[in-house]
Amino acid sequence: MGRAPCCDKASVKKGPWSPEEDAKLKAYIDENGTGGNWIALPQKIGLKRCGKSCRLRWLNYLRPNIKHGDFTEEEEHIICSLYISIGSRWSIIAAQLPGRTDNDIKNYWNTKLKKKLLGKRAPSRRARAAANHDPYLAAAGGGGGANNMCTTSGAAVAHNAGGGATPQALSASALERIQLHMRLQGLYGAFGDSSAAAAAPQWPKLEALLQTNKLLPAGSSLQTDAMATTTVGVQQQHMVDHQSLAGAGEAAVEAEQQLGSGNYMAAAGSFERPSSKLGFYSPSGEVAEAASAEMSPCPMATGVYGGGGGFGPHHDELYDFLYSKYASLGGGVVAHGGGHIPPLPELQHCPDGGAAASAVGGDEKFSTWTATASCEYDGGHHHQLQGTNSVGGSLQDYVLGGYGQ
DNA sequence: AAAGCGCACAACCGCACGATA
DNA sequence: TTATCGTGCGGTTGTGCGCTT
Repeated sequence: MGRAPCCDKASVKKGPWSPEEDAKLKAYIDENGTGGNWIALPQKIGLKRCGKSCRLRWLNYLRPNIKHGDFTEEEEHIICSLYISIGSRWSIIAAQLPGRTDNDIKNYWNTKLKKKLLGKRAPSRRARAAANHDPYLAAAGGGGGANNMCTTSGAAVAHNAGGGATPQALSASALERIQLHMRLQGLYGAFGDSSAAAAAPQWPKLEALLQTNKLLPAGSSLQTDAMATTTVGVQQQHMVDHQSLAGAGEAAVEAEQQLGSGNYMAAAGSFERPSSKLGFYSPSGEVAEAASAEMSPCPMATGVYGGGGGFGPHHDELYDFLYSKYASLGGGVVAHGGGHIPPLPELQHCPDGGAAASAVGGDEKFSTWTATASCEYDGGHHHQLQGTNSVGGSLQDYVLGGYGQ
């Protein structure tokens, strides 16, 4: 039994909004608010539109103080850092950029920033459509769809052996984050250390560090991804300078090549997923099991990431667990080169306590943190973007902050 | 000049979740 | 406890415009 449609699709108008429709909607909401019921709203004002469509139109276009186009370098910086930290949580990222909508940021990332940072070209829709109709390409890619990316440009690889979306499918978002992470680490190494080893990925080093220092005693609670990835995002910030925004350098390529050592996968095989529910946890991903057992036939999986082993299933979890470990080093994170990144204390002092619960308890979903991390933002003034709330402000400060702090 | 293509943006779709009856 | 509803979100698609061939 499927879910009832939110509206009668046969009678609603679709496509671009006319100025008259915009005026009707805006006038009504300006005067009466949304009334808490988007579904009923279009009927009230005589619009032949789906309630969801009205909501989207209002949030993304008609709402006051919306900025369009011309992202600043600072905004790019924030988007990049947060994307590495938390992935495609566009609404969260948007909360850090006053006046920007999640849709805007999502579009900007997909059309410009991703290419700028990763140096890749998204396959055109025509090309994708052609690939989907090509039996060979379709078979190789798992039947088409954006979750089945296997590009030849060194871009994200999300192999789906089953054909449809399966829990084993590697999240394209996670891979992009990994790749971006690597590229930026490479850049960092190139700029901050002349040795080639400096460009190597840090995660294996992290694991060794954790084990050496016994920083994860049995029974200790890990921070949530929200906390962890945010903190790591802070660290990543220091690798995301304007030079990196201008494009990935050769050092990044070198860093990727060094991954062929298998160092990363050797460490990954030993990871276990904590029992707590974490934000990015996929329902079926209990542990990072046999990570190297399922080799992706996609050339990129072995060509770049794994000379000795490709990414197997559950890398989203692996990625996040790595990060959660990374950020759980007591009072901060030992950064590359000996720097020390403080945690985000403000996150634990959100007035309603929600962030503290999610940060300390470690069993809240990321969406919970989403709401609490923007306390004022969400508290009865939904989608009234504010850059001045304490958490949002501090997060932005951290993202934009420097190593020396 | 016209077709092909890439790009940017707006809008839609479907799913997940929380609230509530 | 369960079903239903409304909402929010992320992914995807549609469309128009400009550039290239």
